[in-house]
Amino acid sequence: MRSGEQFFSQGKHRRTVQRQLILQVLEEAEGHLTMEQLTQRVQSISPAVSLSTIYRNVELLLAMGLMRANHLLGEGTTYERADEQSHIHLVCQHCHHVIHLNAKSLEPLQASLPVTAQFHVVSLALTVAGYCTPCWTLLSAQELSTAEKDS
Amino acid sequence: MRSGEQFFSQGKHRRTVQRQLILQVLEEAEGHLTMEQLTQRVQSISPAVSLSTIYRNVELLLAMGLMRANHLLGEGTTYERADEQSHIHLVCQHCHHVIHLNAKSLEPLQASLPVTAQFHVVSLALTVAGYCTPCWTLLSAQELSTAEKDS
DNA sequence: GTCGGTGCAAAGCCTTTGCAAAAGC
DNA sequence: GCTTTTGCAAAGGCTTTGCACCGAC
Repeated sequence: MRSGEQFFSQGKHRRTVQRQLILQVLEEAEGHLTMEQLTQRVQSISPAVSLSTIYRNVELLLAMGLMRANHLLGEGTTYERADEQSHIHLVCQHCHHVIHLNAKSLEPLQASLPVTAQFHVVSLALTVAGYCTPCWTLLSAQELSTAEKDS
Repeated sequence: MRSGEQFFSQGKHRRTVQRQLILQVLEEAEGHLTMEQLTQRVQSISPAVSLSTIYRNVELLLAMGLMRANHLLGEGTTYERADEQSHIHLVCQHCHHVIHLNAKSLEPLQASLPVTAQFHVVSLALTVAGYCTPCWTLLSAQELSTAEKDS
């Protein structure tokens, strides 16, 4: 993916090393980054980049649609490069592990969305809440005992 | 929906008026609430509820899975009652209007998820990014002109 | 009666803002 | 050269924490 050149070339905002660095860090990151992680990685490459610059540009890049903020279960706010591709996050409600999937499987869903006529769909983000197999096995026994009290 | 009675009756946490009030406010809210809105509504019913209590209980209820934090496009963190039902948010990238859909249409998708065997799925949350019809119409002309420069 | 929860107020920390210098165009 | 952006540091505001009292069980 191009690092936002086409956006910066529109004349609205200037291309700076700091902005490119943020996008680069996000693209190189496999998963989501917290603000702290993002800052850490940016400054490990270029220590002179100030916190305020990062905050300002995160806000800008979010507004430009070049990155996306997420709030997955059990975590604070995290950021990722928004490539306008659909994607799936599987989040375990117990151990909070996140599995990323590229979402070819969402394409048929996109076509079948009941609202397509009233809404121009750009991308889908599917968050699947549940339990990974280890946690699910672990929790089953506990849930049995609470179910008794509950009914 | 039950206001979490079954969770509080498990002995881990006590049922207090403040906690029930938070859940009640979230259930009565149609959409998502920011922390500020949540506080406002809780305190409009019971002004004596302190901010710190609300913060503490939001954290608790998130951990208990009784409510959920979201980070939709162009908005800060918002909260909603987590009912473990699948749902769809349609978010306009331009005007940031959010359309909620109840997600019967996600049920077939849930069954067909390629990972079901490795993951016990509880619920799906689909966020659809795009443009509502008015904004899409408005923006089409602008995008034409930028596409020329861009290619 | 015991233990957890609440309210208040103060402390803390993340985030934002102002301004002069630097960089992009 | 003009305008935007950055870095620094200070201001600001949202969140968290400590403690004594209150409430749930």
